[in-house]
Amino acid sequence: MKKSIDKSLEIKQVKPTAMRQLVLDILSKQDHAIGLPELEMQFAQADRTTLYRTLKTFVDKKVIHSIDDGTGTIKYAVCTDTCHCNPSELHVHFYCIKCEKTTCLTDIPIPDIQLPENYFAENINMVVKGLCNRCNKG
Amino acid sequence: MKKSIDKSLEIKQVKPTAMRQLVLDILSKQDHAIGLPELEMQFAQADRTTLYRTLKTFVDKKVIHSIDDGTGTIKYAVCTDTCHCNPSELHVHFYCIKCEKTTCLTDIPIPDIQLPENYFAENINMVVKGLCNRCNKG
DNA sequence: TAATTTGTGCAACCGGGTTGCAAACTTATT
DNA sequence: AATAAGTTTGCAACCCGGTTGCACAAATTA
Ligand SMILES: [Mn+2]
Ligand SMILES: [Mn+2]
Ligand SMILES: [Zn+2]
Ligand SMILES: [Zn+2]
Repeated sequence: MKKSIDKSLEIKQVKPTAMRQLVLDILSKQDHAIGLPELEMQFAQADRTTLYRTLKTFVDKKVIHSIDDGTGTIKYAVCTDTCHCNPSELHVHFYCIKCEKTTCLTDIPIPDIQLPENYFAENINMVVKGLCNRCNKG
Repeated sequence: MKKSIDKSLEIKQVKPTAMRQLVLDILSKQDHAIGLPELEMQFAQADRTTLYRTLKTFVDKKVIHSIDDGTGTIKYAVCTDTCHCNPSELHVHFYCIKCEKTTCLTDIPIPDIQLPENYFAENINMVVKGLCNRCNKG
């Protein structure tokens, strides 16, 4: 039986190299979105460029999606197997100013916006900044 | 009669130095949001740090608001005299992938989001990426 | 096998943002 | 007016995430 990691890569048509399996495995185990520097730290020694290009390939092939949370470091989180990253599929993201974690609010779709005449939307980024449920106590 | 620039600064309690008047004047005349590098270019010669700190002061005192449009360069646009940058006052921003201009959709408020239990929203950034009305022809 | 394509590793670079520090300027105190 | 304290500005240097060029390795194709 094939691992789910490999299945994901197969579905999205990405060749399952050792590096890619490793990176996707790490990303899959996260409870929050992580950036390149944080990913780098999860390896004893790894080349930034390779990780960078792995992430880029993953984004291109929609294995993962990128999140600009306003911290200056782009975060990444795995997509569902069926995701095509269309505007209608996108969800809201949350950045906690206390624990500094960025999370996918996968259950909260980005609301429809009525743009002015002749505007065309290709992509939408919506990030709510504040306190997450764990940090908003007391 | 006092210039409107000075009046704005007075309202937001920022001392109207020559530099600040100059910067706010430039920002006021823009039809789109600009970043530090673009602001820098509008001066024959100007120190990046001073402009940087001027922008920072303006953001702190809510003379202007910052926009993370995902390009890697933070953009800035003037606030209204009455703006306090509360989540309820925020509007949607638009980044055109063709003309590469970031604009305030001041008439489009950011829609209310029903966050999960115990989450607290302090700020919201919503950027639509696509083609603006001028570029979306033909 | 040989030729071609794809992936990886290293080094160097880019650019926006940021900090430390000293000089210039402004405001308050004597 | 003279002095002291606070604020603003300018220069230089730095930080760091991201990105590119290039050579080598690995996999794929002919
Ligand atoms: Mn997400
Ligand atoms: Mn705006
Ligand atoms: Zn938190
Ligand atoms: Zn445009």
